[in-house]
Amino acid sequence: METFQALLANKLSDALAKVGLPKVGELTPATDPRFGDYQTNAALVLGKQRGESPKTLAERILACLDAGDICEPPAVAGAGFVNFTLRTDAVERKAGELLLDERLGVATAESKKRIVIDFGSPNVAKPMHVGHIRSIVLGDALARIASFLGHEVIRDNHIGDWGTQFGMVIWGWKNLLDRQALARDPLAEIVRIYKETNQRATSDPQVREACRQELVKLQAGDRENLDIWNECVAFSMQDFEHVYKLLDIHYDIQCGESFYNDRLPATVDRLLKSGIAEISEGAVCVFFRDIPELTDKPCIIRKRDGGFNYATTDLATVDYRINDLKADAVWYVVGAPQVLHFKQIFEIARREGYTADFRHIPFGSILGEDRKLMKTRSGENVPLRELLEEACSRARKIVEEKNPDLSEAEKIDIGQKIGVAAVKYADLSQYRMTDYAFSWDRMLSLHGNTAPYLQNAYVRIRSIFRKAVATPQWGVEAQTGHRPVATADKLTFTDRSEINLAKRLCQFAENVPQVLNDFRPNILANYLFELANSFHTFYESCPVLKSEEPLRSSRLALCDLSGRVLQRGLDLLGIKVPEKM
RNA sequence: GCGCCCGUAGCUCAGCCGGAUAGAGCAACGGAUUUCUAAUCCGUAGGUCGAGUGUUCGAGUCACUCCGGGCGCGCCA
Repeated sequence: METFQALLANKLSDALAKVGLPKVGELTPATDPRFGDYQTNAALVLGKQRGESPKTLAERILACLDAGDICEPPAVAGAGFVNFTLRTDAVERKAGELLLDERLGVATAESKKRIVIDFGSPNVAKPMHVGHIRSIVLGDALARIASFLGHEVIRDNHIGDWGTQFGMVIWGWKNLLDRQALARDPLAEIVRIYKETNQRATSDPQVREACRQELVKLQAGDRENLDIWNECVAFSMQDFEHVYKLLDIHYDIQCGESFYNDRLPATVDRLLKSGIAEISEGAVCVFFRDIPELTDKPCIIRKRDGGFNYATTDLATVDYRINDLKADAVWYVVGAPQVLHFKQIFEIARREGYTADFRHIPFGSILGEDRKLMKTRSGENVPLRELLEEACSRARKIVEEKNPDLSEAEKIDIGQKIGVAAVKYADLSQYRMTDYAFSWDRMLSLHGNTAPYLQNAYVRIRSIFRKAVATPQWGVEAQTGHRPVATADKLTFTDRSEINLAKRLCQFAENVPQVLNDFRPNILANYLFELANSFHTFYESCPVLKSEEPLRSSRLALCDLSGRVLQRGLDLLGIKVPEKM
């Protein structure tokens, strides 16, 4: 099934061919409702190229354009734009088709790729904090969208489980560990000993040296240290899993830094042998003398003391993802401060002959109400787990106020769906590079571009169907599963708000693929907001269950379709919808 | 010093490949409910798109310069 945009674009290029003109310009959604539904600037581009009047060219193109089956006679406007307005009967037909389509009109990608998506990447022995949420939420949404579009996605959690911090954790474990505290809250105790050791190491050179020794022993395979390390990793993973469950995140593989540990020497050797890397001041470096902005910024891949660093690990990771996982593309959902690092890594990969599509997908920071990096009152990172729990309990309180009759279990379930959704949506609805100001009041607000607003649109739809199911003769049949599907042989839209809503529904298929152009889930979020808005407007002006046939069936169909697009769209963002709220 | 990102309404933000008179939401003000959830809808008001120059039929968008904020840059990750 083709979108209106694709259909019109095809008709336009047919017309251009008939007139003997090259295929230029673009056919896009109209920038303003006054200009109809779609517009093309083809005549403007041609006019410039050929030095002819755009308006005359537009008329010539229109004379050969055969689009009467889907739109009103197109009009030339402005400097030479051609505006298209969809015919209502074409929208009615399309809505009918969408009703029967599992994919709601969304086509799969023409070339399907195997994509490794690296996102989340928490550090062992440190709690996950707000700083991790954007990577997790963005990466998960992109993974969901890419899979829906037919790509083979491998979600990889590149856990920081092998850094220098382990020298300190092990020293702290041996010297400061409180076993009882460990039993009560393992991760908190590990964090405590890590912090305390860190403090001591800064002021006491002896402790610092002792930590270094512990790290050397660990890396040499010392049994005792390896056991401690294993235990710490296991405790941290438990904590991560808890958060992932709350957020509904899953990974296909979790190859942390330690996974690549024994591949590091070979990686460096190979780069030295091929001449890509060289020794400078005792360290092994890669220089980028031919790239102006990188000439004075070499990448160290082996330290003077023989140790490896994160660049080495990332290069070994590239090898693994390409050679073993056979990835066509690798997406790194990592914060903006690391753009330079990835520029270097990708350039080295290119020099090694890797042709895969490497993408760094950077994002901005989360700021507190004071516009500075979000921290707790005491200046610490805000633990993600606590943040999510607060979101859920705040949401639960609001549910309590608005809908006190729900059962206790329902309130908890709904509170969780709304709370988690609010946190995710606040992030995803904004352009990823913009630093964003965290605000409970804004994200949990029931007005405006928020998760609860979208969820409410869905809930209103579900409520209609709960009532309608009782009277199946009205054109609603209860199906297996919880969802009754509306059917209507011939849909009829008369009200302005019905037509607007239906057109909006047809645009779902145009918006979803766009997200991957520049990795912007906010395109989908904004679309869903507009859809919810159109639905609410329709809901206000068009009674559904109380209307007469054939309107009633048509409207039920619109409700059904709206509900399915909202549910699917939010699902692609990793957001769940409640049945009631 | 070099490099990257950001600067749009009082506040929070859209505006990806250059398109028509720059859009939402919040807050403010004014309306709408015997109605399928008012957790909503409709309306009003609000702008030299940080400043300037250039490129062109056309610039919030592209190029250059400057201002302001954030971040990154050989042995942390």
